[in-house]
Amino acid sequence: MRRLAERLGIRAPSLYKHLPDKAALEVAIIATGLEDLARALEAALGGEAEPLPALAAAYRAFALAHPHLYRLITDRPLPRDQLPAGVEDRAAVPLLRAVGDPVRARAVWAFAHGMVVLELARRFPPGTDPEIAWREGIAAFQARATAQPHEGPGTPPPR
Amino acid sequence: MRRLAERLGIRAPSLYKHLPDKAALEVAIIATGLEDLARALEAALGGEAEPLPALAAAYRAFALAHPHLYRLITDRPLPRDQLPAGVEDRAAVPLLRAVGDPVRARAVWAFAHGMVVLELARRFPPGTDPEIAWREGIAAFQARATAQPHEGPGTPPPR
DNA sequence: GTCTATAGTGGGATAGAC
DNA sequence: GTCTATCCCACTATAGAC
Repeated sequence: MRRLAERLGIRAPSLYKHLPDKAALEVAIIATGLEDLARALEAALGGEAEPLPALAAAYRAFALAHPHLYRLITDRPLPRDQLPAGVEDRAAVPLLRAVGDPVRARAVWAFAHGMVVLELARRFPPGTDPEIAWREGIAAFQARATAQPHEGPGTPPPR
Repeated sequence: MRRLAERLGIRAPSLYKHLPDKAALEVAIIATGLEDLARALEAALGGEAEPLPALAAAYRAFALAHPHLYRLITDRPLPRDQLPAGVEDRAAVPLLRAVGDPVRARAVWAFAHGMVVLELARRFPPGTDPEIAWREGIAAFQARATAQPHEGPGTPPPR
């Protein structure tokens, strides 16, 4: 809160004339962050012959470009009751479209999240290129989608 | 540090007669934690017909049983220069054995880490059963291993 | 090896004047 | 809507007596 006030050119206590508390600020940031992520994924999906690699690249780019925002969005339970309706779903739809099945979407999301979070934490061994592991994981899920197509619509979205 | 001292029945400052600082304590905890994880994975691998599901179950169980330890081990760069030689590799070997290839091992690890971390953060939507997504991801990587066996030894281990 | 006392940092948030 | 002054709290760590 103090650093935010400094950036705004006011003193920290003045923030509380605009916001009830820090939590409210976080909810607002999460909401716009999810919308930005949704837009990035929608753009990546647009008319791609290979939707999964495109989505993965967009997801990774978003996380690496906004690491703190990404952790804010993923490190804790979503404040779902205080979020605008549909934002969570909107961010999840592109991947659901790409893989067809909500369970598979959840699995792919977990892979992507794991990759991103391990890269952000610089937790891979020195000299490791995340790109190769990304390709391996995507290939595994793509092959699975070909071998076992989903049953059809009517199932709830992931996330 | 204060809570630790309380658990030990001494005052917090007395800790510093035994330890240089908090970082040294963390290194020690990470080292034994990695050893415990390695042992758990080795036990799960022992003579299993389906090594990947067994490893996944052991990995998840370890993380859920020791959430703070798990985050300490995975949330930041490993203090590799202060860790006993070989601990990181030892924890990585069971998965490498199971999937054959270090790149694939990294991808499977990212999937498992993503699943565990999203579950610990209670970040999946309410009512979601992680178990189903675990099975989906494992199946994808198992199918990939059957379709594309690795090239052979001589490549460095993952993590 | 333990203690008390304390330094120092960094947080979120309130009271009340203007 | 801004400010100053302050109050909390939590935390790591040091100084120095015993």
